[in-house]
Amino acid sequence: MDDQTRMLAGLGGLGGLSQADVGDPDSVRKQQSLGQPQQDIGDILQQIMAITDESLDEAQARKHALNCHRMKPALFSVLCEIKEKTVLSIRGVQEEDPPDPQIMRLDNMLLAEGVSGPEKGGGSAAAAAAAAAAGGSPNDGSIEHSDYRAKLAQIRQIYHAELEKYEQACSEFTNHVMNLLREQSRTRPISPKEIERMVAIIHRKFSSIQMQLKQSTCEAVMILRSRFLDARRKRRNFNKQATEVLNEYFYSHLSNPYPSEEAKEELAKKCGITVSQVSNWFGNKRIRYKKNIGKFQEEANLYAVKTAVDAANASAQASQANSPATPNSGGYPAPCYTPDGRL
DNA sequence: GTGAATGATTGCAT
DNA sequence: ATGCAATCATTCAC
Repeated sequence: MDDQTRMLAGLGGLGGLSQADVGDPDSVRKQQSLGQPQQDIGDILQQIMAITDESLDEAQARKHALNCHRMKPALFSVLCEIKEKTVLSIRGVQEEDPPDPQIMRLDNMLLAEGVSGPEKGGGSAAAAAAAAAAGGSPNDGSIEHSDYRAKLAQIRQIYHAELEKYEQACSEFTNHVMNLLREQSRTRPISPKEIERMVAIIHRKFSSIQMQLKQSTCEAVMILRSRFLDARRKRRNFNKQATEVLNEYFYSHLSNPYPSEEAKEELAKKCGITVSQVSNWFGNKRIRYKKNIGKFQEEANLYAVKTAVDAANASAQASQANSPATPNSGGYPAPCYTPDGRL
C-alpha cells in the first residue's frame, strides 16, 4: 500500500498531471495542488472508480487520449522505475546464476570426447587413448578404431542437430515473448530491464533442456566407449614376425630371460606392441617354458640354431670369432643342440 | 564342436 | 614395482 501511495503521489507530482491533461475535456475534476497528497489520492481513486461506470467507447477514447498524451513516456518511465524498485528487485536478487558445476562437467566431458569441440582430433585422440589404455596392438585396431569414430561422429551429428533445434526454438520463443512484451509495454509499464529478465528466464528454461540433451549425449558416449573398450579386450594373436622376434630374444637369453626396461621398449617397437604386452608375453613364456620344457624343446632348438647361424654370419662378416650371446648359467635349462646346428 | 595355443588379468610374494 | 602362478577368454587348427 505504501508503494501504491508513493506511486500515486508520484503520479500526482509529475508536473501536475491533471485529469484534463490525461484527456477528459469535459471533466470538471481538477488536479489539486502538490501540498495536498491525501486529497489527491482520494480524487484519483474516485476517478479510477468512475471509469467502471463509463461506457466502453468512453473508456476507449480515454485510453486513446492517454496514449497520445505528451507526458505519457515520462509517466511510464516513472511507473517502470517504481515497479523496478519494488517487485522486480525482490525477485532479482538471486537471479544472477553462477555457472552450474553439473553443466560444466558435461561440457568438459563432451569437449574431451570430441563431441562438442572442433571436429578433428578429439574423438580420434580419445579412441587412441582408449586403445593405448587397453594395450591393443595398433595394427589390428584400425577397423574398430574407425568404427568407434564413425559412431562418435553419429552421436556428434545428432547432438549438434538437436542443439541447433533447441537454440532456434529458444530464439524464436524469445523473439515472440519480446515482441509480446514490447506490444504490452504500450499499455502497461514494462521496463527494458524487465524484458531482459524475462529473456533470461526463457534462456534458463531452455538451457535446462539443453542440459538434458548433454546428459543423454554423455551417456551415449560412455556406452559407446565401454563397448569399444570391451571390443579391444578381445585378444588378437601377435603376428608371426613379432612372435619370432620375441622368441629369438627369449631363447638367446634363456639363462636370464628377463629383458630390461630398455630391451622391452626395443622389442615393443620392433614388434609393434606395447611394453606391457612384451612383459605379458615374457611372463607367459617363462612360466610355460618352465612348466613343460620338453614341449618347447623343438622350438628352443630351432631358435638356438637360428641364433647360432646369425652369430656365425655376423662373425664371418666381422672376421672375428666371437661366440653368440647365449650364456647359460643358472637360468632356465637350455635345449640340446650341437654348435654346428645339428639336433 | 573340440582342444590346444595364447594374450590378458588377477592375486600373491618378494 | 616386478615376477610368478593360476586362471580366464579368445583364437585357431582340426
